[in-house]
Amino acid sequence: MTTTFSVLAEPARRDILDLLIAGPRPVGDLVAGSGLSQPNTSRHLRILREAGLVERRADGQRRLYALRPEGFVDVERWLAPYVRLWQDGLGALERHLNRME
Amino acid sequence: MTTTFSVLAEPARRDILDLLIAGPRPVGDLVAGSGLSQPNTSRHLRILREAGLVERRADGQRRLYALRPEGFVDVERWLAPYVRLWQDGLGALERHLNRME
DNA sequence: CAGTTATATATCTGTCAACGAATATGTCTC
DNA sequence: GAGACATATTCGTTGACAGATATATAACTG
Repeated sequence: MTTTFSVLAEPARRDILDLLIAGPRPVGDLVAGSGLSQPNTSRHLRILREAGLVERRADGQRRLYALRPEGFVDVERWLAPYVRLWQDGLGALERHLNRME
Repeated sequence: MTTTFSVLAEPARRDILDLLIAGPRPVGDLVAGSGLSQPNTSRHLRILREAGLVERRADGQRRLYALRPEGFVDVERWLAPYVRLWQDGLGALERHLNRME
């Protein structure tokens, strides 16, 4: 079974997602920014799209890829209980002090 | 390279972590709760421990495993920008309304 | 329409790593 | 010695990846 987690486990795909934080990008930019070959980039983009993490739209003869933030929500939900433990833990005082700076 | 993401990509390991949310548990409980063999459970626990996601302490002739919430922080940090996009997005109104119920 | 650019998809190859299952053995503690 | 656990080994399977290459599609350009 291919889960969001296993999709995110691949560094190349996280690289692509990081590039997309700045905004929608055509495939050519992602090829250049990731150092992957064009076919390989398209393959990872398909996997990201099937996982609901990015979406595609046409722009003339190019395809723009953009983040699809809803796709990250289930990971966030799984992660939340663990993060909550951290927030309730010993780091709480330190973060409180940091907020006072 | 074995990252926190690739460690979390394995369903069996997420199962073990989920069992540990309720509190520290000896290996025997995790074997029973996960349905894995004992050697297999120990293997996954070692991987989780090397990733900093759990910690171990002795308890008589048993070993107690517990969550180590700091280990989840880097994932949370990577995820944060994407979640922020979601929070700033169209879901905001809906969640606002939900809060008013 | 022909040619070109941008992208998608497919195929094949080779490599590599992870997994479960089974089993054996070591170690520590009671 | 028995129970609880860790570690290691072997085996067989499966799946993911990069690289290379070829081809398909769609849109723009002249």
